[in-house]
Amino acid sequence: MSNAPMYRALSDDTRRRIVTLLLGHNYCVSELARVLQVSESAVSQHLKVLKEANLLTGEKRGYYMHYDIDREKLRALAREIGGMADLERQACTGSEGANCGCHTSTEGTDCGCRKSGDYCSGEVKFFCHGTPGTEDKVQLPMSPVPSRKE
Amino acid sequence: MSNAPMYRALSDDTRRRIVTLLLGHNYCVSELARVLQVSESAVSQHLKVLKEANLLTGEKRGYYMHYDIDREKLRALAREIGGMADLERQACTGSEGANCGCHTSTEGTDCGCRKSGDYCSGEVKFFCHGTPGTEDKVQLPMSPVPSRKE
DNA sequence: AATTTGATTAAGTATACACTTAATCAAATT
DNA sequence: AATTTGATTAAGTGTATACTTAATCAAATT
Repeated sequence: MSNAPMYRALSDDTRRRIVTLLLGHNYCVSELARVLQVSESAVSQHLKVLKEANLLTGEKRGYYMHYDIDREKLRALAREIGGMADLERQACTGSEGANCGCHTSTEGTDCGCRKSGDYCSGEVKFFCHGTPGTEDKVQLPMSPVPSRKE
Repeated sequence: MSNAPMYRALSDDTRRRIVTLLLGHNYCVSELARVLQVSESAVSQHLKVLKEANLLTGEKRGYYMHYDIDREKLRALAREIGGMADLERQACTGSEGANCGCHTSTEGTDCGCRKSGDYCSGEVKFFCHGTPGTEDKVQLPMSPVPSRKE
């Protein structure tokens, strides 16, 4: 399970408006179209994106569609982002070797790795990275880092 | 203040990886490029997007740039999304008139507006919207709804 | 001062995306 | 059964985006 489609879904202003509107009231597609000043077709396509992100379910009732935003999915995303903010800075493990001058901008100390005098001085040609092949093992809070590309 | 640029910034997989990586360690651009398997230029451009979303600050130290993710901005976004999830369903105020058949999919009741028999039956030609010009006054938790378009 | 080098910007490209109008679908009405 | 109608899909368009390589910038080294 990845939240990537949800990030995408919420990256568009119009879709965020749709989400907000649907949280407050029921709206049929044409009503949303009128409020948002776009075509019904455009609304339909936005709703599709929201559905694919599992943020929205739809059900036909009589003439109209009734949509329902999954608030729990929104909360899950909020938690993921909050978890991201709480991700701890990782101390160098030692596998970085003598080349790591891993100090944060605030703490002003090194992490046990050798550093030569000042921050990233001439001697320190590499800094703050693991040995090749290890540094991308950093874990995301929930969704794992995918292979590549959007 | 709007968080729109932050939604955009986080909508890309590679950028979310960059954020995660920078939260754990310092990385110079070329190191990020190696880890992410893209050009340094591409990384630089991603960093620019993150900066424009105020998620990232950069400072040159000696040879290298040191980047810093603003965790508080991430938390602010998490709160906004959480607040969105908590947005309460708005009862019709009456201004919707007789045309509103505003019932949620779960509660199964109307909201005081006239409804004729069943949900959205033939008589109810419009449903769940305010009178023209009022229904888009629904408020977002933090960021106000912009004029239009992404 | 000239050179090196990490980072950014410029220019170009292929794809993704947010729309449009027109056509299609399907449930409800007549 | 034919029609109406709200919603979706098809097809097309212009813009945004995520990359590339090449050129430029600026700090640090020589």
